[in-house]
Amino acid sequence: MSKDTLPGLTACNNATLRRATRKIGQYYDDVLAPSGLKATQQGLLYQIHIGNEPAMGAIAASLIMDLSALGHTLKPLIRDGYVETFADPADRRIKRVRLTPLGLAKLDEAMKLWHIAQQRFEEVVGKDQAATLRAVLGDVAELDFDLPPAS
Amino acid sequence: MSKDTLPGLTACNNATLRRATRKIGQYYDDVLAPSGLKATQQGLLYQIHIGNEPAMGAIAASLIMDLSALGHTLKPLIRDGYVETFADPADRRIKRVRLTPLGLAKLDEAMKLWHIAQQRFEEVVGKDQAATLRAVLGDVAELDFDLPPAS
DNA sequence: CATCAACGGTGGCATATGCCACTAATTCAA
DNA sequence: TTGAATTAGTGGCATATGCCACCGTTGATG
Repeated sequence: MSKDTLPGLTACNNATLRRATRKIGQYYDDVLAPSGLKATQQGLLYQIHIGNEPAMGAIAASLIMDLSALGHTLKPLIRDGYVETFADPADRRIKRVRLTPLGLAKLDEAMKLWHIAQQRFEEVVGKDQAATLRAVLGDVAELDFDLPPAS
Repeated sequence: MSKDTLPGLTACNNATLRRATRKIGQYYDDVLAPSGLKATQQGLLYQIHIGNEPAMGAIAASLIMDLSALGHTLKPLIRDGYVETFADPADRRIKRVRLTPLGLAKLDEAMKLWHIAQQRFEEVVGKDQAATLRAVLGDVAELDFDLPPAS
């Protein structure tokens, strides 16, 4: 096969996913920009909000995110006063997270913008298509890609 | 709606996409690890390879990636001797990129691992499902989400 | 109780990605 | 031809994300 006819990145599941994530991420970020939050931050605040003062590990697991990455991502939100943490009294290894009143207000503000982004996304992509996409991505995220058992 | 019954992040197209990207990215990264390349780097080397000494802007456009982000991402690959750049003689604003022989060899090595990752992915997800996913993501990445014309 | 393994997070380092201000090269218009 | 507008990249700064080494807390065990 000549170099000129090699397929683009469309064949790679991961590359296609990243490309789409950059595109959609920019779109959601743009719409959320007036709130001063990135889409990732809005999502994180939301995740904290719907949890019951969740532990860091629980948040990381929900988001399929590395625990230390979560710690890093949380720092600007703590610095800006949207989020606060406290040790679990029953197990001081565990650090729980909650929104501050300021954080809750900021989340409300961001959610209004999120609804706009989400609605326009559904219009452009199509409601069914979007639902299918979320369903497939949700499924894929739950799968187990572990290497074949070394046994 | 009580806080306890709020939907998870499954409703947000962007959050679902990011979650899946983290998961799949880790999987592809794991499989590619023996080559010393991240999946993003392998994808970038491949994109450079299939281009005809592409300009930075052309690569960035193909990958729907910010031009400066591409510049940053390229640095480790240049540092490690996989890639080199040169000014377009006809327009010295344009910087073109090509693989070094070392880079080509590394890409070959990585592609072998990529095939393994890709094949296992298709097995676990299902060939049709994977193809559908790529098709939908490809479509979505091409869409225009611009804000309604200010006119 | 003393010890040691397991758990939960932190900090440092590295890549991934984006925005903005700025520079150099080119193009275009007066 | 010369100065304005455009184009292509760079560098700095900030967030996003992951890995690894390390540390304090807990829990299990002799």
